[in-house]
Amino acid sequence: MFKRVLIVEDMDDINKGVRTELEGLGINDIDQAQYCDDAFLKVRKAIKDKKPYELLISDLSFKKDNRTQKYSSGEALIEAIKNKQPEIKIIAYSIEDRFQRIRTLINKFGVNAYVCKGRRGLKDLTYAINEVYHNKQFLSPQIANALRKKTSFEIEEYHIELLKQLSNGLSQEEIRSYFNKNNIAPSSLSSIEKHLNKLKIQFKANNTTHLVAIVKDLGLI
Amino acid sequence: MFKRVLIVEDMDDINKGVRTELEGLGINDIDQAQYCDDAFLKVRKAIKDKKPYELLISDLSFKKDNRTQKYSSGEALIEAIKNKQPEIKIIAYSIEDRFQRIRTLINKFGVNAYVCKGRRGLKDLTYAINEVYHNKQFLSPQIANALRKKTSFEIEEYHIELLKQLSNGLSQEEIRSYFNKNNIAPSSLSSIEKHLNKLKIQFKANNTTHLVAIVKDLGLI
DNA sequence: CAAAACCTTACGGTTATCCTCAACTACCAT
DNA sequence: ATGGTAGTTGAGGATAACCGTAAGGTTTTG
Repeated sequence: MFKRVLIVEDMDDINKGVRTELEGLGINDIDQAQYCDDAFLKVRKAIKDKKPYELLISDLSFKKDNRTQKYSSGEALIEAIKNKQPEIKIIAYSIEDRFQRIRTLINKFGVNAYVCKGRRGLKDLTYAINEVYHNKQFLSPQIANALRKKTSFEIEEYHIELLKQLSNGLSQEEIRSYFNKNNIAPSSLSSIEKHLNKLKIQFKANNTTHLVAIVKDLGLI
Repeated sequence: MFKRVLIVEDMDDINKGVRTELEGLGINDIDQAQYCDDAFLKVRKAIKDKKPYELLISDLSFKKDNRTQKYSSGEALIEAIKNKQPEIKIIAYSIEDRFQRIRTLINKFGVNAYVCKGRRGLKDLTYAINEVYHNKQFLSPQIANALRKKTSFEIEEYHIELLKQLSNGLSQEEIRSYFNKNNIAPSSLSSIEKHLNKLKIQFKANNTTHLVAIVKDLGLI
């Protein structure tokens, strides 16, 4: 079994829960970090001390606070660590349910497992650790299915941005000029309308207000 | 210090973290539940067995799954438990940051403490347990300030209903006919427009979409 | 009781959005 | 090159939302 593990997670309660669980598995050399930047420094130091981590368990989203961070998300951290120590095993452990992000996580960064937080998050995590230790991949069931079928509508950064600006009260015309100014393409009123329409169909929304209400409930924005 | 505590929290990792923390405080008689309905049954049984819980630590939001629940939120659970056992101490422990909901939680249900999950969630929780044990109230700092200044504007049932229907995707015309059918007055298009306008001014919203986004963030609907 | 204040309702003009059609571009495969 | 497909852009008319005004009603108040 793994001996040396780093847990990166901003919430201290989850951090403690995961640590306790790992200790129950007989893993005793555990380090923890609540900020991505701290985590990266620990990884670098561990390599320098010739005691590199074998496994990284990391959350994806981190609450921002007064400490400014170089790496503000799990993705950024994972990318940096993979560059520094390519052979390290990585388990993403997050509540994130945006397929697009998870897909890139696995394809681009070569993450070994993705575990959804939830009622049985710790159980899945335990299972994932075993699988990853035996060089297997693990995906929590609720996303494994969804990832297989490609039918899932690809919500891109563009759509998120569009929805965000709508929820900020901008009119379509204001969004057009905002996109223009920030070099976000496509920026024509017509295209914005069209993408908006796609989103409305996708989420079965009657109108823009309804759409924003729905995606807010889904936690997309 | 409290001896007998019930933790209600759907995510197993947090559940474990909180339990470990409480054990560190010397509390050993700890029960846990991942569903609100289970929690209520445990409370009832504890009373029957003449070993009632002294403290309830409960989350507010619970992921829905295949198990249908009578109590689907922390609020519903807390209300039911308070009716059953009025003297029990209650700490709400949640990521919830909607002031309106927290306000009703404290004023209506008499919750003893509200602790925000986060980087220092467990530390705040520990502190809250001590305060509550000494019959004091505790609110996590990030909400304590915000709660003090109260919103003067009287939001009535009518406005809530209006906002709800908007977030359900109804047009103003559809809302008019809905109000008509359900004997909600005033129901004319003109009045609906007017009240909507008031709300937009009150919440500094640019348009209806913006308004719904804002009140959803506030937890008003 | 009547003036004042407030609310509801109706109407018309303006603006924003919704919707369809059509032209244009980029990319891919035959 | 040719044709197919998909995405962007533009223009128009239809619909809904927005805004001010004014008439008629109810409640409050002197």
